[in-house]
Amino acid sequence: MRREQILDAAERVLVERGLGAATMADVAEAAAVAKGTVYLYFESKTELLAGLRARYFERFAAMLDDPPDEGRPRAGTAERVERLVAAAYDFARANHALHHMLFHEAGFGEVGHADAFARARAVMADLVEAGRASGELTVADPALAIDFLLHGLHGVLVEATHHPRLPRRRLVAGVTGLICQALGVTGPAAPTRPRAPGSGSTGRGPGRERDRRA
Amino acid sequence: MRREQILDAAERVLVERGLGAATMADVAEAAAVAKGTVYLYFESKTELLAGLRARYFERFAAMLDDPPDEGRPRAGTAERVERLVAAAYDFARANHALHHMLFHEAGFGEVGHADAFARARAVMADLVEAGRASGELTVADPALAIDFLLHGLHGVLVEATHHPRLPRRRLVAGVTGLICQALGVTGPAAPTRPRAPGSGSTGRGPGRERDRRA
Amino acid sequence: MRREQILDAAERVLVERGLGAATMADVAEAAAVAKGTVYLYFESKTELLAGLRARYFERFAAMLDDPPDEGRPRAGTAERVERLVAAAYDFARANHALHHMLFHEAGFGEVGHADAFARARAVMADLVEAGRASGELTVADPALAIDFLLHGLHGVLVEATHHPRLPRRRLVAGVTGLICQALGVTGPAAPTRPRAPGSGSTGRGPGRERDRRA
Amino acid sequence: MRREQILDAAERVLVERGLGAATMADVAEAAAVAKGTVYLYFESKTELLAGLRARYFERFAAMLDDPPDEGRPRAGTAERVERLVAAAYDFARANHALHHMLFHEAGFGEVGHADAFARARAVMADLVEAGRASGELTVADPALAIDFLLHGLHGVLVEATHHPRLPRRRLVAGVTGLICQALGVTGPAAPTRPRAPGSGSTGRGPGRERDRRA
DNA sequence: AATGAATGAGTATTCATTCAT
DNA sequence: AATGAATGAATACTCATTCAT
Repeated sequence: MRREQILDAAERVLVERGLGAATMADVAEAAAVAKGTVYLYFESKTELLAGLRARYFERFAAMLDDPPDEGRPRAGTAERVERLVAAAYDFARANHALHHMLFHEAGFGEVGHADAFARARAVMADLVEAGRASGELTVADPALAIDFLLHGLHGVLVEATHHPRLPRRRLVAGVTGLICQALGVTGPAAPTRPRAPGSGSTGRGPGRERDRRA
Repeated sequence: MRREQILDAAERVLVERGLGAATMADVAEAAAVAKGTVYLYFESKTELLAGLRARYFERFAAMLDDPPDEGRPRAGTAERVERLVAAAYDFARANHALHHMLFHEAGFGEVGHADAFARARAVMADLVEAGRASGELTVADPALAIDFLLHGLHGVLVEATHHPRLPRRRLVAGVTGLICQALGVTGPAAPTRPRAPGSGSTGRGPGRERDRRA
Repeated sequence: MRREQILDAAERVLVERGLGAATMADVAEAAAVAKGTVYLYFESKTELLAGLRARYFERFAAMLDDPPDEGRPRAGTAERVERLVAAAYDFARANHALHHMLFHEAGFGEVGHADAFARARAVMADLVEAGRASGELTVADPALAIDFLLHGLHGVLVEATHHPRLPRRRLVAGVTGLICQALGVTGPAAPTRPRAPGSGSTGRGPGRERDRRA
Repeated sequence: MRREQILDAAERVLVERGLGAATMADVAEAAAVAKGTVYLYFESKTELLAGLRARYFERFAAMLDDPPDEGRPRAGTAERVERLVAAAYDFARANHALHHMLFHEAGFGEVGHADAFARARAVMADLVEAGRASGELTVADPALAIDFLLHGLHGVLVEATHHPRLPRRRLVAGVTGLICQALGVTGPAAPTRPRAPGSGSTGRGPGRERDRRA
């Protein structure tokens, strides 16, 4: 409760003032508690930042967990990738300023950054693992692929958040396509229906799904 | 001359002391010039860091420019990707500590980081463009793909530099494969010369798929 | 308490080291507190100086407030002017070094200088107002006269403090005369009770002139 | 020539940037010479400032010297005072910013300030001496009076330059009156026409002149 | 649990001045 | 006479952190 109150305040202050300019005093004031109290819940400014990052990813993960429960049997990997990308995009956009402060401005080596990243990695890992299990994709080194794709996605979102260049649709479709191709995603019924080589534009992981249904 | 002398010193000091701990005074002393002189060539510590990053990428680009002149007709895209990845890997390894300081510890938002990245982006862009021209690959949005792959590569290298996990061969092969698949690389004469699965260079998964289906 | 402690230390340091040479660290050390503590009570060195000037005038004003309570009916304007001049002189002499640092060495534009002056202006204004009310003096533009006389007095004291040239008596008498003449002071009951030339308090030159001619 | 060129540049820079912010480099650049050259003509920044102040008063003195040559026999003291005040006022207004920088912002103790003041003191001294010689005024201690009046005038002008409050006419008349009364100025024909005590508003030095002519 | 007064280490940056050319 | 690259001393100010109450 107090903890959340402080994190909320920290979030506000961080976005308003910027990473370096935000002081612990600012946070305390915004949270309407004394400076010492902040230190009762977070050992240091670094820890506070880590808490913020952790919460960011927790919220992100929570956001991802909800839709799947919709009841549908099981989405194909391509669809799940698209959902992930779209969700990541939406989340990044919705948390524009915070995302920027937390991940663009701060060093990657910051405590908590890596840990927070782990959360996202788990989501991606889960997705890849499921795909491999169902035979929808093939990757030589999953861990490597996960790292690669995660950073690719992250990088693109950082850029997009910073200097928007593409409409949501295009960006989501494009990144989904890149990820699916990199992972060699074939779709849930891939073995049954081989595809013609180079049959069109990239980023049609989802597109493919649609095609199949058509 | 003076500029290089200062950059050299900064590089040394940075690696020894760490990003935050390295003071301008340290740099000046290491360069055997007065503090003011450092400021004569770099307006601020941030600028100095930016200078370091720029030089890092310039050197990397210079390293890449050499091999192509070897006289061989023209390498295929897949081969060029592999070379790029290998070169990036080797360069990151060779500059381990510096690379870490410059790109892992520092915030991405640091002045010069983005600009420095531009150099690398150009290399990748060139590669993609050549591939498209020769029909070896297909991408819907080249700019997006370049961003994505660059960040993916960069991220993997940062991780690998930080906690080596895979042997060079495996990492290079793995990343090359991911990039080639994402780009839909088919090889210079893909239709003419189908490759046996797993034969030779990794990462032409998509090619394989197509081959199989063909 | 802390504030006074710091002001006391600042006063000492300022007089010892000089305006520019005195550092905030010196002040902190002299006050036996940490540097940060000084900044807790004064936002900047400039503010600290302003605090010193304000206190200077407050003490001066306090000094002036005492004598009047002596019970005597009401001193005439001329006498009050003389008292003011004498008090200002004595105070400037007693605080020689500080006065010099605060008002001679520092720029007039310094924050607090003008505000501090306000205190002195009020004293002079009070005196002029009382004189006008009792018909003892006539001034076209009181505010202008106050400014003029205040600066005249201040300037003379600064000079006198810096290079003493005249004995106290002469200086006080001289300045009192100048002020009274400028204000056209005639004495409390001037018309009724002509004063013999040179009788008593100095500085009723104009009155004298007139008297003589009358 | 070079000297004037540098002083001109310094004047510009000082007014634009402010006293503390103006650097020797700025001055050199504005004068289109190298930094070293500035030091060829002025030993230090302090000296440069002193040069500026000296020139300021020289110009002021030059301005005062011109009118008298108009041919009229000899102006009365009151008239000369009025002219001095008016000239000082006009000059202060015309050089508003420079005057402020040179005399309001800088410490009084600055080298050159006192010397520069000497120039003004000489003008005032000359005026007082002439008045005494012609019997138009009476002062006990001329040196003291000069100091007093000079500071009074200076102070009023500084205030007026900083926060204009009175129209020129009023200010000049008011200050002239104060000075004349303080000096006991009677007018060139004072002995002939005695004035009634307290006969009206202050500041009628000039007024008196008019009366005479009427 | 909460407070907030006190701490004090830590450093980038400026700029007047010099002097070899 | 002029230059301008090089110098390096010098300091105000911040703010994360602590701890007595």
